[in-house]
Amino acid sequence: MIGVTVPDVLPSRLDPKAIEESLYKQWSERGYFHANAEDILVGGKPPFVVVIPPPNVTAVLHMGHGLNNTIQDVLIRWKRMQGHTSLWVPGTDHAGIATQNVVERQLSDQGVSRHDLGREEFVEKVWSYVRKTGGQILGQLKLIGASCDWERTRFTLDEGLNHAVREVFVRLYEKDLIYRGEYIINWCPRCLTALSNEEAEGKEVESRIYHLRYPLKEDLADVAKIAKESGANAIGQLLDGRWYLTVSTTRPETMFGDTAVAVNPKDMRYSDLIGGSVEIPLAGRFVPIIADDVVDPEFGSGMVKVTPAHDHNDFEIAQRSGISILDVMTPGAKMNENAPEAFEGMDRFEARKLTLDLLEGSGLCAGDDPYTHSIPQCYRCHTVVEPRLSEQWFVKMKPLAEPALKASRDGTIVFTPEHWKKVYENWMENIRDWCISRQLWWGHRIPAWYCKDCDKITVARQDPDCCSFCNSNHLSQDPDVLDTWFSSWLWPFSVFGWPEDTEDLKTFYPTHDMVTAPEILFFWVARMIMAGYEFMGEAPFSRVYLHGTVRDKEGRKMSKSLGNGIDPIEVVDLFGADALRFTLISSAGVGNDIYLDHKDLEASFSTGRNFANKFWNAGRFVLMSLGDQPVPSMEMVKDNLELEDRWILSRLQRAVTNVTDNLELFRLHEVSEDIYHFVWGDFADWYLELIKIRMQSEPGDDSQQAARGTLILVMDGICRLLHPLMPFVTSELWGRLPSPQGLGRSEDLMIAEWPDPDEKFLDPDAEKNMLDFQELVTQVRSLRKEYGVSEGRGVTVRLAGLQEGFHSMIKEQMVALQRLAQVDVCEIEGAIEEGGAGAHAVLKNGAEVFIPLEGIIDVVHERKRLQVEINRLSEQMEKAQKNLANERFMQQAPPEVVEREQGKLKSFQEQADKLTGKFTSLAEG
RNA sequence: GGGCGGUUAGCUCAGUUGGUUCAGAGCGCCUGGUUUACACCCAGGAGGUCACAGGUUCGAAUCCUGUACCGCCCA
Repeated sequence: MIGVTVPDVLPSRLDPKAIEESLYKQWSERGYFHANAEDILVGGKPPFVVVIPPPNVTAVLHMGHGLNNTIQDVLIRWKRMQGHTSLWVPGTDHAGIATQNVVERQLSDQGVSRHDLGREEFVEKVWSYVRKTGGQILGQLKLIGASCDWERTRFTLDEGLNHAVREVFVRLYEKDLIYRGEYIINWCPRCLTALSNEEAEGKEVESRIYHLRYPLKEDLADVAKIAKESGANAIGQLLDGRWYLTVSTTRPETMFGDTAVAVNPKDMRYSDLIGGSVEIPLAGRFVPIIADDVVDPEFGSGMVKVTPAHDHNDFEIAQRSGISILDVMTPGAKMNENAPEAFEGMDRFEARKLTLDLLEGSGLCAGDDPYTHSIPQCYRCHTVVEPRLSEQWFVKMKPLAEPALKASRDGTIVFTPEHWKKVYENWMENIRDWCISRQLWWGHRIPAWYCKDCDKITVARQDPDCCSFCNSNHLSQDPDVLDTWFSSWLWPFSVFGWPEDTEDLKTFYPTHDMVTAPEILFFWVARMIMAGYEFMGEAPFSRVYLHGTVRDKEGRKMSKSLGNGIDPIEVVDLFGADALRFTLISSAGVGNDIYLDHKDLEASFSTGRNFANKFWNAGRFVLMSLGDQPVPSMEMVKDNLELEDRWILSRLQRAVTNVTDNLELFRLHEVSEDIYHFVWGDFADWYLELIKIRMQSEPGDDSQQAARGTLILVMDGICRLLHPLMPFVTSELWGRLPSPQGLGRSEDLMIAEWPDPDEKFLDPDAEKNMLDFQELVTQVRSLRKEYGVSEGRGVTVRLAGLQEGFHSMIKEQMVALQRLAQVDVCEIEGAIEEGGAGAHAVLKNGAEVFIPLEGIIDVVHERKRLQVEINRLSEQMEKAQKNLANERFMQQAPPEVVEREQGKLKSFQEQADKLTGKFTSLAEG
């Protein structure tokens, strides 16, 4: 750099665009992202492995991904620097419904349906769409600095994973853990497929509950009359003399599927009606009145209509009581031929209106009430889910849940934040079977074949030519595909080649940390744990970190439909990846949601941008200070260190300890805070300011050399500590940093060694002295401000009552004090005259500070100021006195607490006395 | 209905084992500033009954109980 100055090379504002792309390319070319199994197998440190929560192959990066992947990258980069072979496996998920929907929409723009194309051609269309646009999100991850092993990129529908899925299906089927049956499931009438319970998301809706009158069969008239008289007010008499009972429902249109009316067997009001029949109006059918424990006597009239084909609870009632099941809707949720003719072909919501109209017309509607309840919606298209009777494939979950539950209970798997443990266990304890078949074309085809001759099912690893029971070759494969999560639950081992017993699998399974959002705790995390135990005999990871959700300023989740999202790539473009990463990490307290303003990106990301720039400029200053002369090693200068050198080295050790400890605990927000304060506060505000004078001295001066040796050591440490959070700016500066004389270093910061705290640099004395010095500087600055002494103007400072150590320290730091607090003269010998016109203060260590301000000082103001300070101290004294006067405190509190309290009291007393002295002398003066 | 959380400065939050001059940080706000790294900066300042009520304790923002309000998940 001879002849070229730092400002010529490095602009005063960090330009992320100028550095990010080439750095990423360099890391990639040097192969730092790739992990080899052999490195471990030949005796390396234990690996550190994370598998990415695979985003949808059609997805584009949103802020949630930004946060999720930044966290993973921070952990991976940190562990890599610690010397672990660190592997972060990237990939995407085929997202059955979502992807199929996208392609279907495109086709429908051309007026074509998937059925026009036929299955094979349609699937080919989806593949070509995925090949063309899919995986875009992985490219975007590179822009935010993600250090994934791209050579291992996987897709949940690639050949290897397909193999794994099929193996799993067959194994579970052979163990009777997969079965096929006709049950009531969640059905999306728009997507025309079954959904799992997790995919039917409940949404609170304010709707109405309707009270319907079902006429009783004539032979119940007497019973009804008695019941009515004894207070059963759900029973009444119509104008035509018929008796009726009242049932309450939010879905009147389903009455055509009613096959019973149920009451609680303990509900005495209606017990005589049990066994009788009631008429379904408009349908003209009679159904029985039955008893079932599940009916809540307190709910509505205490009588409920039972619609087994269209309600989960009612289906269970039917299973218990054996009543018939009547499906009254088409797959598209239109009324079918089992409904009265006038309704056939009518949409369910229209049918609801018509039903109510007709019932009202015949006096069979007893009114309605407002009612808030949760209505399940399709998680992909938000269509109201229709519970539907249908033949589907299920996984029996209870046996799989057992080890997964145990793993949480015994701490094999630890959740952060902790409370998710309970949520997880609660779900596991109440686990229900998993509906895994989907009526889609895009996905893993179910490996089951039906024999036309013997009706048996052949489930096989290889596509069979003939029925394994009767050898017939009249086989047809199940047309359905598997739930996408049925492939993603295998992710932590399928990516390593399972079911083959590969080197990778042996080396990298189990993985370590799983970082994801709580939304998919059940969908994915819980199921991965079950699969891990079932197929690998071991948990897939040991720690689960569930981070918060990114929201807008109003607290709404960012979403495409609300238009309140922030594009992370736009943020990278504007402010750089480091700014994005740092802002996200520092906004995300453990498990907390993040609030960002999508209308003001600058305000949202200034934290990261400003910090990156601050660090950049600190780096420029360091480079300028070091210049092109050789930089001494610490060994060479260790005897010439000044107070601030010893202080910053000691502070660095504390930063190293704090950062590392907080990384261990997923406390990334605190990691960012630790570094922020160390860099901006200790390093830039104090250390760099303090060494400026020394840097201007004669080259070769011992003190200057000591500063240079310290500077490079600290800067190097900061680069390392900060690298996981802000990989680009740290690498750029570190790459320009010279090596201290005689010392080598690694070829890149990304693989440089993570610092360990070095005890020999811990220096409590230096920290204490520096703290005193900082207090003095701050106090002088504050007093100057108080009396409006302009920045350019120097003042005289008189100090008195200095303890020995403080006295000698101030003597040494005289120049620094003069510079930092703009002091012309500082007198430390002698006393401070009573009643002098000036500003007074007392430091915590008892030293008196006086700034003569003849002509400027306002005595009234000064007295008021002192009074406030004296009052504050008195309050503190009172507290301490109270404690010390308490016998039980003296006896029971630990000695060091008592001691501390005594020390406090003494110090307060001393300060207060001195200030009171000033106060009085001012009054007299 | 069942479960899990939350309530600390104008905003967003930290406060780990109950005790450090414990009531903190960032942002925002106010005042001043062309100090040769940085105005994406520097210096100073104002601002809180730690939701409420009890309890445990020598000592509570922190532990316990209850209340109010808010949120999330499951049925």
